[in-house]
Amino acid sequence: MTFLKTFEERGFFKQTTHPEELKNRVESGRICAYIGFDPTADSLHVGHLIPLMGLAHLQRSGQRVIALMGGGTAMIGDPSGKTEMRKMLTEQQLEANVVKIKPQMERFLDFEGDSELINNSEWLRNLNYIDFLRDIGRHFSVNRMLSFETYKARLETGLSFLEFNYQLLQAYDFLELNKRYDCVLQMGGDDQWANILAGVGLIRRVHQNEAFGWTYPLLTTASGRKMGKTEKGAVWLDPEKTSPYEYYQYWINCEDADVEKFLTLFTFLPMDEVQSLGRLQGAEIREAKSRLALETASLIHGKEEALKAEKAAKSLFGDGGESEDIPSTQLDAILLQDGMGIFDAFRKSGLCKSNGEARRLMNQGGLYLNNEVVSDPDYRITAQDLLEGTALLRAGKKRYHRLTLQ
RNA sequence: GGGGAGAUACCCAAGCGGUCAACGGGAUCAGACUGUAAAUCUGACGGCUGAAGCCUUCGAAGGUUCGAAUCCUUCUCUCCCCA
Repeated sequence: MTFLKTFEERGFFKQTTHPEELKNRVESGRICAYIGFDPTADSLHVGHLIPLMGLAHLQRSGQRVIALMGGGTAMIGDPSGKTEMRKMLTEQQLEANVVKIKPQMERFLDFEGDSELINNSEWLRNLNYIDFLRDIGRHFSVNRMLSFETYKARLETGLSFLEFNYQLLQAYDFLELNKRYDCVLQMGGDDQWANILAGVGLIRRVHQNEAFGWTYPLLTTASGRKMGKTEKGAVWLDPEKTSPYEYYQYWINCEDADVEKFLTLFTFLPMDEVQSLGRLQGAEIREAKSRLALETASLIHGKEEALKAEKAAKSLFGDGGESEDIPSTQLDAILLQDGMGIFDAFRKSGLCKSNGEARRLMNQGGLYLNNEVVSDPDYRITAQDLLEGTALLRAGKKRYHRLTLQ
């Protein structure tokens, strides 16, 4: 089965430049394709999963893939679809980010063969301005660039010349990859459409080569929220930033209407299995959700961590039972000798940001110790509250934290 | 370079000398309903507090006043129009 079929079947498709020619090209032999990732943070997040899965499907179907780290482009910052300029990152930060992101990529892609992980700073950093303008800049029409939808918001609020150049650099990346690796396909989220088109056009003008662009849909949840956001912010792939437990929770808490779509896009489960999970109704949908959570967590954190997260979830939300794997904080036994204020405990655990917030939680009846509502603001946790060495704090219905003795 | 508009809490956005910790909306949190779902309803939503109260906040620094987010001065930044 070609990856085109897979993409179509699994929803990795929003638009493409010239579908017929691409199909012919794919059928006539192996191709090389790439996606760029700007290292704007020290970890990838859930928003990067679709492109990662896309590349992975491509590689599994036998194509050569290139994951391009935008060490050079991230110095500029892509204004596409953004309402304001990002804060500038130093070269050192970007380098450090690349180092941390690399192993995350390796969970999806195999760079042992001829597939590559490259950094575009390799060719962007030493560009000569005048040469670049004369060789590349002359192929770009400002009129046309301004007409793109992606800049619309920025034309209202302001777009610096720096950012306006981003598209040229991304187009130049594609040109360079085309030249070096005969890379003929660039993919990306649909917000990248204009940038991708620019690259395709540039390759045609400069080398008279045919190149293709392909975009993935930009996901929102069924009720319209942004994918990959929680109250705490982005859901990261780095376990230090988003623990496997939280990661698992993110997926198991998805909306009913999203389960099948998420299984399709974010797991490698065969489609017939996805569909049978998708047929579940009512409370049974939870089975599909737990499968989704287990699969996605396994991909990022490994099977073992995923199973731990599942076990923790079962012990908290299922038939009780104990688990070591609930997020926890260790306490010095001395702290409990005179008892620890209940609000302090909630603050230390990170469940509440301030005493006021903890008090509010209590007033609203959402503050629990060992699954009992606590309503006394002066309550002090002592050793007697520890059951087998742990006290279970709970804020609201589903935020848990354990206190354990050191 | 010239002219104009603006900067308010997580975001948007009122307020334009006292009744302002600051209308309203969104986000968020809690409760009810459920299935760790969505939708809906109710409540909360700067910090310290049982509360009264106190403290910090309306771009920054000064000033006027019994009293300022609101008036004045200087500064910083943003946007728009013209060159």
